Amino acid sequence: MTNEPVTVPSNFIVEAVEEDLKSGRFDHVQTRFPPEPNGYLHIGHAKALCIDFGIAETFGGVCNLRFDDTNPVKEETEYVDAIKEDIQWLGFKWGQELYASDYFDQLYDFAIELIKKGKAYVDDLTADQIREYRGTLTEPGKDSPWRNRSVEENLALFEKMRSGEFAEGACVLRARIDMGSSNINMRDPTMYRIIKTPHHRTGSKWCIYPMYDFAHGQSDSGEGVTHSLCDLAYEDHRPLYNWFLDELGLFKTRQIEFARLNVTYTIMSKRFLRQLVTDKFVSGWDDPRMPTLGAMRRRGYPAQAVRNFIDQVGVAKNENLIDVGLLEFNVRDLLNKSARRVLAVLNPVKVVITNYPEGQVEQLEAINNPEDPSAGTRTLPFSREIYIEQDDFREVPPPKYFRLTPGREVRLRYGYIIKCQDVVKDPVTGEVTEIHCTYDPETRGGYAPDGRKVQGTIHWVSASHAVNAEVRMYDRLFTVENPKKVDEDKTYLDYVNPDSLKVLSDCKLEPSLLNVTMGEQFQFERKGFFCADQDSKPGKPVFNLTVTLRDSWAKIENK
RNA sequence: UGGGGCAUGGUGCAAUGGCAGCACACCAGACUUUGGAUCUGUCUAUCUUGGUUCGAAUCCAGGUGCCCCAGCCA
Repeated sequence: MTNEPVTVPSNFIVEAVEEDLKSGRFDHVQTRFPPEPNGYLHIGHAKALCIDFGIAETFGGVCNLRFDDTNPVKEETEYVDAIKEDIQWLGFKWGQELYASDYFDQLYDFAIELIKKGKAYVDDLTADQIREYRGTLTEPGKDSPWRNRSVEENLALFEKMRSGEFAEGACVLRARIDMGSSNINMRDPTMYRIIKTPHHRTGSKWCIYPMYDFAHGQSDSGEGVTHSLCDLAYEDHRPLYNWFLDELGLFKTRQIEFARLNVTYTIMSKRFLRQLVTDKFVSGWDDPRMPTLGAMRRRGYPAQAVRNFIDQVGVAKNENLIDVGLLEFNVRDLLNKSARRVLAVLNPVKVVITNYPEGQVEQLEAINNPEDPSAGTRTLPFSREIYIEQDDFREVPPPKYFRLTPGREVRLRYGYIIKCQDVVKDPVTGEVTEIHCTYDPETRGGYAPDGRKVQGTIHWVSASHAVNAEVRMYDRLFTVENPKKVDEDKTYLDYVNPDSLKVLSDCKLEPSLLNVTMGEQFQFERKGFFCADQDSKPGKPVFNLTVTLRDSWAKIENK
């Protein structure tokens, strides 16, 4: 069954939630997925998605979608729409669609509450000064000279911040905690800063915006989130998260952190992905080589394969670097069961069957999917001139080579057994331009009535019936497993794979592929899985390589 | 030299004081009209030192290594 759900294995988060239910800390479970709409979702987000939605589902709860839109400089509605599309593609259904900006009024009131409690103050220090006063990892910070302003003065100043009387950077609102804390996040963190860029949802209503730390916990709490699941990076922020909830006397959400996903030969950093796009290393966020969900969709990865992959990766707190081969395994595993088989020659060389009658065409029956008998059969035209793969002929065969070579027989899949008699070469380059073969008329369909063994079976396409197509072959985006870890004098850009895209523009496909619909998936026999790209035009399809088939010949040959 | 977190085969995840298991990868073989798929088999691991215990991957103590934190980003 293609869409049989994989049972989600237990993990430390599931256990913690079970414990919370058993102890009575919570009597139900609610989660949220909180992306910032400043870019596209990638495979790393798929892990967070599976955890956030998975925990909710496991315990009969709801997972909300909440956009963390507290910084108008970076955020756009375009990203909101794309994120929703990607989540839906993966098959997740959120409860409410919410925004941190929904809470701006309430957050403002919370800030005033803290000012009145003497727990927040307006600081006139510049950004540079704040950094200086913050101290270092090993030295404590020191108090700002503005730290002890009166409540009245702070209230008045904060109101002026809100009403736009100050320029960006003139001052900020800070929580009054402990400049000597060993946790830097507790050294009077910024709660509000002045930003005069319009917000994608609230426009120019506000010119002060809450920081992540002042918005996230209260947003979670306000919507009744019991378990706020996030990246390990926020572990150091948990004391602050709890501090705000405690000081404000709000419902106490529990934050639990897990290790983010890393995958070999790619990067997850939004900043770096954006650079690959702007510097034209790729054609866009949905370039099939990118680790974004949009790219995977375009490349033909089934959503279920992505989810199965995430389930197999597991959830823990160890830093990890997952072999991209595991993702590819899941893609093949699903596509193998569902994709229709077709014959397609990617790098064609012409074969003339010299003893086959000129002008004759036969229709040969071919199986659509050996893994799925209900997929039925189709018909393939066969004629005197065909194309085969350049790789399937060697004038001088290496050891263990089963394919076509002078004097040897090979089977044409669903066709005839042919024997190579002669080759025609380009007199200048010496390149083989045409291969002359004879066929055995007794072997129609590929069966030898005398029972003789033929080691190789190769795919082919009748020359006069072939559909011309463009096929885009993709390889890993980077040449090293972990582009984040590079030599001192280099950057990840030095490891971009220059051969990650090869466009084959003279491919020959069987006639059934003349009209395909975008996204339709096929197995090109012996080559890999491919899907029709959005760039396809009537009569001139374009295909993306989704993933190659396993290639044990390549292994033998490279030994 | 502050604080937080993490160490199990090549890569991940389990084992919750009692035979270190699963997946992927690898290797070998069977089968095969896809050198695909399928099937079978094999190899490889508890960071280190000490302690507690009949028994430790698990508990305790020390050591080592790696990751994160000094945004008016999230």
